[in-house]
Amino acid sequence: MDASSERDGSSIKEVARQAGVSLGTVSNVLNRPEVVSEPTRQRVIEAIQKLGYVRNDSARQLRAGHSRTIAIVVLDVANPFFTDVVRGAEEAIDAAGAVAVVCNSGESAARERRHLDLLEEQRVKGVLITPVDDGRDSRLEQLVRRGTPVVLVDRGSGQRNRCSVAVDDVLGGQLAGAHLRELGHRRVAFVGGPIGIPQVADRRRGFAGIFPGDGEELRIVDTPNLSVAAGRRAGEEIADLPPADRPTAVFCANDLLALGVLQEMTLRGVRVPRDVAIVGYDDIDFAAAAAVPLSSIRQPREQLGRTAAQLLLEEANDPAHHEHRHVVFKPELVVRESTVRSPVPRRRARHAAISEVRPPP
Amino acid sequence: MDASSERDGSSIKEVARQAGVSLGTVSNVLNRPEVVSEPTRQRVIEAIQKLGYVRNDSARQLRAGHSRTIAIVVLDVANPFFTDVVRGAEEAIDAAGAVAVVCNSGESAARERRHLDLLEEQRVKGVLITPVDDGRDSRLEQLVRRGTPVVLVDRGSGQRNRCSVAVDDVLGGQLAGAHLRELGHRRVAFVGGPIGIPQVADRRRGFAGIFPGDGEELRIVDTPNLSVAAGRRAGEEIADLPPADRPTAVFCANDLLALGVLQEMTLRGVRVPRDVAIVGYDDIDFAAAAAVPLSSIRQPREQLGRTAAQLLLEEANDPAHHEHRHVVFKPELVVRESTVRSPVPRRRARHAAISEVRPPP
DNA sequence: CTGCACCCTTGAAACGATTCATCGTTTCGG
DNA sequence: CCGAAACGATGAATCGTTTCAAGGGTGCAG
Repeated sequence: MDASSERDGSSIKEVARQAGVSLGTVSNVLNRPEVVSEPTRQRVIEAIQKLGYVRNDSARQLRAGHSRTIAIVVLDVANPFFTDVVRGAEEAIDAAGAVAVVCNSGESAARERRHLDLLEEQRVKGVLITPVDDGRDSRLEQLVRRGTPVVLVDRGSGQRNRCSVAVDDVLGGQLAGAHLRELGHRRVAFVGGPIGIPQVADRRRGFAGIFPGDGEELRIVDTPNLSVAAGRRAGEEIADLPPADRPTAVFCANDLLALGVLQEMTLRGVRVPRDVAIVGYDDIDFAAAAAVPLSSIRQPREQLGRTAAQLLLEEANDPAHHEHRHVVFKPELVVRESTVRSPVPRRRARHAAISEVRPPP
Repeated sequence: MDASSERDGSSIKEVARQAGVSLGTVSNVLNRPEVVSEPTRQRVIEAIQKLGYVRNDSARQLRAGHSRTIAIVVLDVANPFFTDVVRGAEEAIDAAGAVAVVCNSGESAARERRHLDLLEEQRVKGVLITPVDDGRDSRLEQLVRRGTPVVLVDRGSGQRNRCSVAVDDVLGGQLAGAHLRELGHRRVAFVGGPIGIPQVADRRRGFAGIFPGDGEELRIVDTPNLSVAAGRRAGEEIADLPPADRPTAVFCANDLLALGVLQEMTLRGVRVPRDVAIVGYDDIDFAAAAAVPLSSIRQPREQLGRTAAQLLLEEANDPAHHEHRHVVFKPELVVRESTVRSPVPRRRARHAAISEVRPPP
């Protein structure tokens, strides 16, 4: 309503004119208020408000050489695992006074590339990324070479030129396999894909390592991605097998797939866990709340994000003294009703299972 | 490995020198390749690759006056409702060749403000936002005044100076109320908050309008946010009531709350729906997969995002001819077992309920 | 051979904020 | 009262890109 607040931006120059001071002084008020005298500062501040001046970040960045935003590039925003990681990371980034933006690659290399291109053009302060491929990707390499701090999330890397924060996925697969084997399962399936995603490959490897013996059979059900829908399709495939060939247990590369498989089993009258046991991965909150609470491999999701962000900030704030580190967390098995029909009465069983949902202290 | 790809950015100037042409020519190769002759173009391209040149977006933006990214500001990245909206929006933004970044306000006005400040400084191409408050917020107003296209998502607005895309939340509340009333419930509760969030207020209003009569009682359980954890706390409060006073049905402002309430009920031996019926809101995918599949009010989540993005792009690409529009979708009731113990055998009931998860054609 | 298009290419002028050497005023100790 | 230091304010130079008027060739028509 104020006639003087123009539709489009006033520059620092106009503020200077309005306040009757020089360019440099306005800039000082903005960036080092302590060096300018009180009355002058007041006049400048008034002028800024009167004109509705908003700093042009492009110009500032051009001069400064880099931006203040940190990008978090995730495989899939719709996957609760990643949103929890994001929340952890945001917490740390926020605390450091920086700003986080989230980019979604949607498991598409092309989209990831477009985002990375733009992020590099924007000279972002740093990038937290779970890459679509193995992270040896030349695009990422280029970003690192230019000097942009990059931290790999949920992905170990032998790379010496960047930090990484990961969870031991091979161990996770082993935990799932050992659990099922101990329950007596000998004919099992692994559901997940594409195999190009390292997490998928590692979990499968760990799992497969547990079932090498005679009379044991491991069926691989490949999926085009890690969504509930893909899980349902995999579930169909498994449910359609003649019961004699059908695996008695399924290990899914993540909980979304597991939920999909579970839905399809229930739908087709295959009982879980009696006919088929299911183990998921990630232990997202919804896993415990499912129709049949899911056994799953828990990862420290928020901690993963927080740690990654801290490493990134450390590198960004003092590149000279920074030493790249590779943090690896250990996953843990959470047993619920999708693998073990609890021996205690159902009410109590429910109790125990559902209280699992509460975040660890 | 290439010694000439410097650690830090080479500018267009160095490319020009390397290729033996002028600044302007390099710029032309980048932006209007058709005006420069083939051999020259080749030389420039080679120089660019040799130097590993990456355009500096700040400088480009400074000149152009605005950026090419579109920001999506959501209330909560961890809420599947919003991630589905984001996916819809990204689809449209992607198709238009623009780039989307997601900012999470986490239901915090301060964080929203920080994001908006930075986005305005960055002169983004446009903003899709579900504001924390009523959207009449002066911060947003200022953004619009400056000429930045802004579309309100999941929020109607009487505002004439921007578009909005919303779902009729009052109607949604009414649908929930009518459903429960028809089932014979007379003592009911509304779970949600903070009441400052317009969606919460509208849903509650629609719901409350159905229970005004004698002998009817509406209890309001206020929550600090819309998470599963808050739902659990509300669930405790309700479960702890003496059965004679306890509402026989609960309507939650979103599905996360409903899942929390459901978990707490099960945990405390309150049977759903026999002792307490529950209706959620949003119909996120996980609602159908819950221990007791949730009745919910479905919103066209991806369509909401897609439509919002289209309106934004329309305005951004041709501000002169753009007329602001307010699109309002209608929600619909999805009935599942959390309100109606299905009369058909359980196996079949499950079947019907769970197939609800499939996306509408 | 001249004049005229036409095509490329050129270089200088923005864009807006920050920095920094410099300059003019005060202040204060001696 | 002098000189030096302290303090504030100044404005030109700079960041890297895009744009655009102007210039230099080349080929073609007259």
